[in-house]
Amino acid sequence: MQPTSKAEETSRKILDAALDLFREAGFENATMRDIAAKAGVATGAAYYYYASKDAIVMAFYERAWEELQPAVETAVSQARGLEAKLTAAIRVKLEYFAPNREVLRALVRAGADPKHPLSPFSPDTTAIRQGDIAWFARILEDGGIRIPADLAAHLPGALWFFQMGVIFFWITDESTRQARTTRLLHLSAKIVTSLLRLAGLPLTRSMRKPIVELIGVVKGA
Amino acid sequence: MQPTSKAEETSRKILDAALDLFREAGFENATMRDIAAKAGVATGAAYYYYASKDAIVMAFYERAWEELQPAVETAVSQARGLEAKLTAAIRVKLEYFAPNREVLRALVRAGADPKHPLSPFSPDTTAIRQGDIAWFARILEDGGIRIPADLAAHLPGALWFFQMGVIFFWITDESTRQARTTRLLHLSAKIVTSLLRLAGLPLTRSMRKPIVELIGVVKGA
DNA sequence: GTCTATATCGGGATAGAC
DNA sequence: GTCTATCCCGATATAGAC
Repeated sequence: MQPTSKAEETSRKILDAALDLFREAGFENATMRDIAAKAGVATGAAYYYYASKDAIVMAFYERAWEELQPAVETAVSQARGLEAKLTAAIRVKLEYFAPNREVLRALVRAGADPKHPLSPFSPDTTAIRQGDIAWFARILEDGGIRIPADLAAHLPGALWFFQMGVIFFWITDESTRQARTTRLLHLSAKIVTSLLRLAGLPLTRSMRKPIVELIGVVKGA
Repeated sequence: MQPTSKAEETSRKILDAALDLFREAGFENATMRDIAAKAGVATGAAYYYYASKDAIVMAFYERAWEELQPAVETAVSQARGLEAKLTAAIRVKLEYFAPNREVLRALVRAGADPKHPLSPFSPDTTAIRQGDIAWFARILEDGGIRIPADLAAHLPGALWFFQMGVIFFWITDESTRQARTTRLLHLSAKIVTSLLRLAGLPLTRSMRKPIVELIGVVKGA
């Protein structure tokens, strides 16, 4: 194994110390001083590697996304049918982030400010967002439900939005082991799937135009 | 007019100064020291009336809700049909809060933490939330669409949730005069109305159970 | 009860020495 | 690259004026 440069090692040490502290003491209670102390460096050194506490969250977010890819691949491949694939893909993420719900909460809070770099909607997180949307595109392709052409292009983005909703619910869910979120995920995946099935019927033709437009408004700046 | 006590006047002065500063300098940039200075009182006095910066936001929220009631009443009474009433009720709120979008943003951010007193979902804001839900119940009654019995009880809460979604979009909407939100509101109100019309048809009977359950999960502790 | 003035603390962030 | 010293701000506390 190639010896990691001292810089890489230090930044890694700081990130690990931060995540430990977030888990032990909570995100808000973990101060930069504590994090630096735990990592064995001075406060200024921590700021040398991470411009802010939020930047640590961002680093965690990016690392997490990379680490998650194989598990998502497995979940999406093995589950049968759109409903199951959708549930599995989101489930995998919730399980991964379970020990760090508080950190994810910081991300979601940032979502209220579109200019905040940590916002899931911001330009800084585009790569991760696009990667996620690509998964939903794949799920729709393999899900075995015929999607009307006018909707097809926009649906992956809409499902990503759906995922954000589930994640928001999850970080605010105080039930034991987030049991409510488990039920919410199953029920809402069932409903989404049913709605997609309905979408092909003539009955819903009058709704299709506003829905396509709505998705356009949400996505298009 | 009864002379307001000095205390009322001072607390009002502080609240007004805070709102001015939020508008001028942004919510984050406005410090308690600045607010107190602008109100012409000492920092300690500001804390005497408002335990925290958040408490000022809460006071604003409560005052706003009271001031909004007549306008909502007018909007709901005058608009014809469910779609129009729904749009009008939400529109009125957005217009009222337009000069203070940043303050509302603080409220929405708090929503990511269920225990935060400012959260729209918290016990501290129950009165306001219930008041809003009552408006949506009224809108459903007067809207002229027959609602299946199993759904009826839960729908006002679901519409309140819908409103929260619109507000979230609005606070993150940077388009000129929030034009995107205007389109979003119209389109989504149309879709919601169409869905409610569909809800009475036999076709959707299989979806009704999971939907009712889903609403139960979201509302139920 | 309604304030002023001031001191103090904790924590995020930064500047500049080394 | 790393550390020390420092700044700013939210928040708390306190002593005392009126």
